[in-house]
Amino acid sequence: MQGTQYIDKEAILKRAQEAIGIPLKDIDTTGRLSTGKGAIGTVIEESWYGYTPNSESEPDFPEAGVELKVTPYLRTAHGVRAKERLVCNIINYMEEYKNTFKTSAFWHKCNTMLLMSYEHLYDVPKGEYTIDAAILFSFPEEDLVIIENDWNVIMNKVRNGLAHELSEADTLYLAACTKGATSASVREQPFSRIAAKQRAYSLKSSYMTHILNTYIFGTAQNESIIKDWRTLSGTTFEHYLEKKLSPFYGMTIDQLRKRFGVETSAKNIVDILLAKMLGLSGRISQTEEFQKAGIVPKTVRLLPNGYSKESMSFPNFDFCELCEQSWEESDFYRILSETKFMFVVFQSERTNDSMEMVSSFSVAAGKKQIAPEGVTGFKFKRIVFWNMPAQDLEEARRVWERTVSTIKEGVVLKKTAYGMSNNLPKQTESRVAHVRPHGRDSRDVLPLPDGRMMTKQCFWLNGGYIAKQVVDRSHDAQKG
DNA sequence: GCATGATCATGC
DNA sequence: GCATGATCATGC
Repeated sequence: MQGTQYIDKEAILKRAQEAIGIPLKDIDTTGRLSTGKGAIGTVIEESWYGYTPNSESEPDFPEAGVELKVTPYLRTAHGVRAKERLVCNIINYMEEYKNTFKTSAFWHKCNTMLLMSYEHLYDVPKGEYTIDAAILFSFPEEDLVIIENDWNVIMNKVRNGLAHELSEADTLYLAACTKGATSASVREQPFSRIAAKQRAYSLKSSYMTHILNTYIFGTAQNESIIKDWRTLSGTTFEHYLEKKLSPFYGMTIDQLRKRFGVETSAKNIVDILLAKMLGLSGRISQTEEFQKAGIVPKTVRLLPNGYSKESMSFPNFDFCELCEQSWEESDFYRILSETKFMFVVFQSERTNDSMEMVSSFSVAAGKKQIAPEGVTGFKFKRIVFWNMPAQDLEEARRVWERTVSTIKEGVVLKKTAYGMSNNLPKQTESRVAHVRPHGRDSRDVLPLPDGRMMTKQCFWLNGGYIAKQVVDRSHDAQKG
């Protein structure tokens, strides 16, 4: 009975487009809408196409080879963006590793998708929602080379008995996201006795946002780093970037500035130089590939002793909001578990670039010029793609939990000679992360749950931790 | 010499 | 005007 009227792509798409603008309550013939999550997709399957929802390995319309996906988006001040990742089929660790990408369960089920988009509106009943657009989507070649590599990254972890260490941030567009009733949902893996979290293939929300803005609600054209997808055959995006940038390794900021005729000494000098080195007219973070993968570039400066000069900050948190969230729904967890970082590493090799010399120099030079003397002696060492290993994510969780419990119990604030001290997690308490102020100045405050005001704070990754990650990842790269 | 608190500066 | 990335500067 399943999808019998809809055996070709045209008929399926035509039917989808007929749904545009109809309130869901008028589509829903079974009263399913009042049930829980995922219901909207089910309503379309059941009431609009008249087939029984299935979660099997075949696409929803097997004859046509089309998988139906009903997916929410948000309208923000910056335009349309995907509300969430697009979750596909659950990964069967025990079987999938035997395949190639083209014989995989993912490709079999999801190579062609019918995407139906609706706007998620807070405080509006689901019955009032409407489908706003419907398209048939097949992956373009330039995305497929990256997605195929993503699939290989995921499967190689399974083949190495590391399914329990999978992370959504391991990959660029196609990811392995957790899926299950609870975070305790686990399943067996073929090459290790350790139970692994149940995960499903998913397209990252950054990738879905790009699809929305390119194929569904517009024709966004971001500058591409890769001009021809064939460039990536036999290599990866990460290696390609390294190869493009490696000719500049060893050069100081000053040398790079002269080389490209860059006059400015602004704090974003590294961003400007990175664009020059790659021949981009805009910023690297705005390129199509970085946007789709949600890659975040970060500058890391290592001192001669190998330490990172600075810790790495994250967005401020709202004290009250923080106390109402679970770890899994917290911003800190989401950033750490989903983000691929590109560390742009600079190293000082001269002993007189040590902290106190830099400080005294900047005092001597006058407080106005900040960036130039701070970075001049640093040489471009390399780029490192990094995402937080599963083990360290657990440590970040401990820091987060201690932060929440301290705020709930009431932060102890003490006035000191230099500023206001507090008892939130210090850098010395964890090898991974700590909490520190991050506002415009000390008067930039937010309320605590008990009503007192406190300087805006955020989570930081320890400078020492960052430095160690850079070194470890470099060794991995040499081995691999 | 490092940790902690504070602040600057750019982009949106 | 604010969020965010980057960096300064004092005190222990």
